[in-house]
Amino acid sequence: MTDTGIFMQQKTQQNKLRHKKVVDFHSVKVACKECSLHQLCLPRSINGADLEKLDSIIERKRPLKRNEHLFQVGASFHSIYVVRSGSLKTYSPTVDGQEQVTGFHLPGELLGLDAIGKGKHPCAAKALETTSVCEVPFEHLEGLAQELPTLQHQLLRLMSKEIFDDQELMLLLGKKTAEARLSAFLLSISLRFKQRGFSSVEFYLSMSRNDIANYLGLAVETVSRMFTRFQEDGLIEAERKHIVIKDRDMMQQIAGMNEYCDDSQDDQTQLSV
Amino acid sequence: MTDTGIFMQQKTQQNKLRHKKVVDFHSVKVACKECSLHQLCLPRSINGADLEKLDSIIERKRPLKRNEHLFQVGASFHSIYVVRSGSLKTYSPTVDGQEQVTGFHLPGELLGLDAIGKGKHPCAAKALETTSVCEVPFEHLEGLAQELPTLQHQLLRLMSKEIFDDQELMLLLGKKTAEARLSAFLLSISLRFKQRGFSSVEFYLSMSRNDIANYLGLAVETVSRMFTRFQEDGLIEAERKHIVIKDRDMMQQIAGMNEYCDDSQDDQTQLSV
DNA sequence: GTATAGAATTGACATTTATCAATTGTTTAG
DNA sequence: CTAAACAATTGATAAATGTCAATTCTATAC
Repeated sequence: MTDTGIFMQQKTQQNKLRHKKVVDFHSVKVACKECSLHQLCLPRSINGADLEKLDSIIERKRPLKRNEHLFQVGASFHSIYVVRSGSLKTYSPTVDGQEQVTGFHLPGELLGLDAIGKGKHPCAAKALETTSVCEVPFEHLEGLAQELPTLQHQLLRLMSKEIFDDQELMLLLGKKTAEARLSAFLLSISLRFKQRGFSSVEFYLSMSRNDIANYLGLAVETVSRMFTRFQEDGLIEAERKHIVIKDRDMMQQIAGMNEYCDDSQDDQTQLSV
Repeated sequence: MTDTGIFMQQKTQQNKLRHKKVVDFHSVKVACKECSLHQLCLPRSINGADLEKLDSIIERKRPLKRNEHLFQVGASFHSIYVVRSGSLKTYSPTVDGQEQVTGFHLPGELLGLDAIGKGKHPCAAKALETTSVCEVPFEHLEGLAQELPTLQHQLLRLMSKEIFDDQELMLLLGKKTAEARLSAFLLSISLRFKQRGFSSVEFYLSMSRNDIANYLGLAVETVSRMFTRFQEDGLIEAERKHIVIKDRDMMQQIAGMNEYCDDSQDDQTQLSV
């Protein structure tokens, strides 16, 4: 069992939905309209013939294995990517040869938007588990967005969301204590799972403690201690990468958040035009 | 002299350029093609008749006085804004009634891109000094971008740049010590001045130490001590808001940066298509 | 299965930064 | 010009987090 990562549940679910199809991982070709991430992705609010146009420019690549790179730092920018299943981290090298994790990317989320401006990827993307993505050649996408107002709109919306999310995170990293950071991180992951139709209470983290610590600007040891403390305080149950949220309210208090991880209304705004 | 803020120099320059015009602040109406920020702004790489179309949808509002709001938190989103002169800060309220500064905005920079997704401004924007902005109604802009490929491209580029910049900052806030943060902050401001044609060595900071500390996730006292130490070490000269960079190389080392504030090549990528 | 490498946890200690308090300097309103 | 409010600095102390080191646990290769 090499693949106990985040999306075990999803795979099960997908198998259930189309159990008659033989999934050939070497030539995956699932149309956008059949994709379960439809609502979170570019095709949202595109219909019929237009969707087929979009579909035609999208390439589905063979799945990445754990630790394989989707792109490297400095690679020239051609496409943006949408995670279909699995998960990735993005990271930048720092002067002292370390890496700095800049984000985790779950199904339905876009990668590479930060590369449009300079035409080069400022960070690398590496799979945290077996992961498949859709590749969307950017020139084609731009051309298509030129024809399809709803696609242009959706593209701008998704980029705006990215900006918004980054600022929420900055807010987090800027001010909070270690426990606030970890709490907000877990709630954020929880919310993102919920938006994708998974349990927001119980889930697997595909990233290591090291990656989490790096991402949150903390030492691994601090993160580890916080996990321990959260369990002692009955906020979560954690066994390795398997997490259960026990006291969401308390965690929100600790995270000190206004609406970052409010799961009630966010879905609404998420899915409305 | 109520206006010793950042852009004293710019105003002087602008006056020089069109000293025969009477500047009526209550009905400022300078066409995009005459604007000194042309190259940094939306009209970049748009020409002739197209530029006039863009020009026609842009509203120039009366200048904001210090501490006036451009928009409040939660205000519904209609327009994005471009800073023409002066500067603003954006900030979000936190649970405990504090505010968290999320960014500073200099001439040529856009505000409001984070509001597109949800249709509401997630942060407030307040003028740090006398400040004038161009208002660009978003629906019009979207419509125009639909017609003009270069405008769509520039809009996507600017949003990408915003994402990129935010990630750079996250990188900073996530990992670094107090001195690295402040150093990187000063270098960032310096670079942004340079890109706008001002001195990158000597400039005025329009924001208070408090705002800087808040932005960087530090206590005011820590920021103050760092300013003192930087002066003792001969890295900068600082008298209140007036800053002179003395040892840029050393500051870059302290900031621990790869290319965030590298002023040599960045201008290039900034101005090329 | 067993050995080995890597990940996660825990403890002791050092360092950094926040907090509290007092002081000085600067801008604003009358 | 003067007083009052605000902003910035400095010092002393406490709290949080990082670092170093040892140990336990887990996954992988043989």
